[in-house]
Amino acid sequence: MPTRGIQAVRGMNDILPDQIDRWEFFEQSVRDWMAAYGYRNIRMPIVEQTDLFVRSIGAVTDIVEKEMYTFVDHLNGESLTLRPEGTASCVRAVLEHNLLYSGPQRLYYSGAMFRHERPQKGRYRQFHQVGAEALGYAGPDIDAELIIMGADLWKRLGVSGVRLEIGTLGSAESRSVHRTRLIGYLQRHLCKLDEDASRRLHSNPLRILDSKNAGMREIIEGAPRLLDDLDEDSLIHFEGLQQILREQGIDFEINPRLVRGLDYYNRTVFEWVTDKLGAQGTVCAGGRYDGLVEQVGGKATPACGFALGVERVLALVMDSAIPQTPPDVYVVHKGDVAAGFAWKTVRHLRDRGFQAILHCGEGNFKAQMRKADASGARFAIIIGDDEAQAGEISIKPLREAAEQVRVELAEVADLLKKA
RNA sequence: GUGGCUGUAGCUCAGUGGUAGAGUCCCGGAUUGUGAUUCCGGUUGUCGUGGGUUCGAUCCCCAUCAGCCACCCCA
Repeated sequence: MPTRGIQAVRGMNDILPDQIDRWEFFEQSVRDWMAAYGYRNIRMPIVEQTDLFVRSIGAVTDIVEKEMYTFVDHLNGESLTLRPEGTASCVRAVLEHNLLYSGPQRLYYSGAMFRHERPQKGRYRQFHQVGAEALGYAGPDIDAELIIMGADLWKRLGVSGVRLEIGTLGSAESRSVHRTRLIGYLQRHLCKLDEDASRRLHSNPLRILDSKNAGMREIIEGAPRLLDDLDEDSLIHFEGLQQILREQGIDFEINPRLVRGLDYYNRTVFEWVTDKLGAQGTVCAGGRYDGLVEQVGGKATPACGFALGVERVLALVMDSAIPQTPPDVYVVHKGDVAAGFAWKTVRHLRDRGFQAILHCGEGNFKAQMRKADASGARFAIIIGDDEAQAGEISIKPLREAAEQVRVELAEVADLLKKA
């Protein structure tokens, strides 16, 4: 890819016309899908005050520490950040406009997010997420609903091979107790920790238990278990979720090591994962965040949500699932009188709901027909001066073996509808 | 942020220390008004960028940028 001059910022991609059918199919599917569950769209700004993310995601997370696009607005000195995720903005907007005043809210958003990471398959610096947030719901039924929605989306998109993992982090209190116990345990075995583990001791101690290093096996096996520190209510909540999933025929595995990179999660966490995307296996992930609303400045409100990575999901959608949208006709013409009639023809057809491309620019009929073919149109409409003078057009099928016919303009729409 | 691989025509790629080629695409013609097939002809390029070695670098060296893959982390 030789490039000179200005190029796109690293990890930020153009989505070209050849890719757009895929995106639009996905976007339409998402709208239908969300509407089917009563989730309403909300659109937040792409930029927020930096503090919103620091407070909600957690000051010592990787996202906040080294991945945020943060800059100072030199016109007024404010520290602003390109959103690295949507939940914080969504909660902020809900509070700012008192949406919870009229009861619980089912909301969804979609759009670009930004994280300064090394680009890789399924991971970009500007990427897109669709997120759903259910605010004001305390029970496991809403957790189940959000999970069931995922299963439904895979069906709608014709995506297969995505599997569900669920887990629970317990209440914020029990999670914090466990974290302290775990760090204490690990510190007593500090000399046996590898470099990775020492680094993660305070930033992400739960992740240490996932280490592939065989030398740490012994320490990991002797570590305190999250399950032992879980509070009773969280266990009941988790059981309730599992029961609904089983009743509704949703397959899942319990992964006691499911860890969230964002601090605000508690109780239920879940992930939809695939092995078709290399190292970036997580396609959709979410969980409960009962403390976040209060943390951002609202009244204590239970909540649950998920976010899915659009680029990752799109990579799993098969070409055959994507509806094509070729134009109906491509109008070729030659001569001044014909050109005038060609303009009239395309307007006539567009007014009746057809997609019609008018050939513009030079070209003999041969060249124009090549364009007609390349456009993917089902029919070429051919207008020479003699057709134009007769008020007729010639219509030639390009995708099937059928004869070219010559008809009056008034008959074309009916003819196309029948074809 | 760390490591490995890669960067030659719009696209997919070959190639050589003496300033480059194939397929495809595109354009024209065979068919003075008819595509996709066939045949004929033609345009394609600061060989990613900057520097160094050399009489001479697309090739060797260094740096840099970008892409891919993995780590880290995450959607």
